[in-house]
Amino acid sequence: MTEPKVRPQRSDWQRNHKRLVTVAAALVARDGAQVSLEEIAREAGVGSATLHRHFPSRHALLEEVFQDSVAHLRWRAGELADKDPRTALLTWLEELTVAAASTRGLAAALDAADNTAPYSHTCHGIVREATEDLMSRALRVAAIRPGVPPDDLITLVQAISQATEGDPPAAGRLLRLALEGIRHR
Amino acid sequence: MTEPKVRPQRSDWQRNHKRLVTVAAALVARDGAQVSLEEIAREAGVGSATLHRHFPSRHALLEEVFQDSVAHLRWRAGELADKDPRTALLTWLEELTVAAASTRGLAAALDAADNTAPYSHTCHGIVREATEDLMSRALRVAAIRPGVPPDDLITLVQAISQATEGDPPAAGRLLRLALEGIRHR
DNA sequence: CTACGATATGGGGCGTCCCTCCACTTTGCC
DNA sequence: GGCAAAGTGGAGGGACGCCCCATATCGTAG
Repeated sequence: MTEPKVRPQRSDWQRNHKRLVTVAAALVARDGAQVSLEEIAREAGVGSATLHRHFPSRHALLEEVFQDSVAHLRWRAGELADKDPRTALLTWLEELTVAAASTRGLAAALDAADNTAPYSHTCHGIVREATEDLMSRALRVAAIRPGVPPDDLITLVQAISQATEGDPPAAGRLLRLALEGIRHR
Repeated sequence: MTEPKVRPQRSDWQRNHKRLVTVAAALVARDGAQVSLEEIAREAGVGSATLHRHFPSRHALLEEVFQDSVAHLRWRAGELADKDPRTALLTWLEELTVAAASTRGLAAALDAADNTAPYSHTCHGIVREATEDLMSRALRVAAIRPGVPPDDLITLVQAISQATEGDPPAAGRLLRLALEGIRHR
């Protein structure tokens, strides 16, 4: 179940796959999620058909490019789970938002999109899982008000990080504003 | 000062200009802000060069397409100014957000972008003005906490409406979440 | 080590897009 | 009615995403 692959891919397939992901990571970091797919193929020394065969959509490529980053964020959520639930959730959300605003393309990779892959292996799915986890802990000690759908919170984070891509301080400010509200206390 | 035009445009210029804006409004409403400019020109019965001559960028076109919608929103802000400042601000922000999420392309038109036009005539500038107005009233009666930059609030609205384009209820939910915060009271 | 079938590749072609050039037409004024 | 200025549009350059299919490469079985 963790390895339902019927057959391991050929060596040249693996080589090209790795090259594509590596090059894509570099170019997305430089130019953002909208970088030309043809340029990625060119830079990787591969025909454009090969790129499209390996990744049926731009999103599928981004998904793999940011797999590690998201895994690290997920791990960080687990680490925070020891702390006070309110702080844990707020810290996690802020770190997530700032990371997504600092790392070009990451915000786009977090889109729910039309995922064919098993949900829990997508960037969006992993982040959602972590958020739900920390939210339920915070809810249990009444650190946050009930009735907030996790998906809304994630959409909010995604919206903010996409709007502030390239300006991490702004991302942090906007997230804190959204979490604190605007009311006078 | 309201009419610094040196020379009134020729009649065919005006005719084409109007046609372009009208057609663009229809196609943007149907396909979103990313609609093909060539298709707009084709549908309007003009060469693509004419479109580019009238509107140096996609944003400039959107700017004019949504001029009326934004003017109406601005007027609405003035109308709300009579009410209780807190309610006025919250109502305005929600109406703005929902409108931007309901009207395809409007969220994109609200981008600050690289505006060459006088700031107060752009969609972004008009909305900013209205928001600042209502915010300062709310601040005066301590209905909102101080230290929130108007631009942050506008960016937030813009981010939410772009992320929820086509789903107005979600837009409303996300905005209220962001204005109320997540804390338990 | 060789031969062979399955697997994978890539160049090139198609349709689309944005944008600009320039020969041409339309307009408005004398 | 004629003429300069203003405006037009179609063609074409450069780039892109995506797909087809003739070719090359890989892994294995003999």
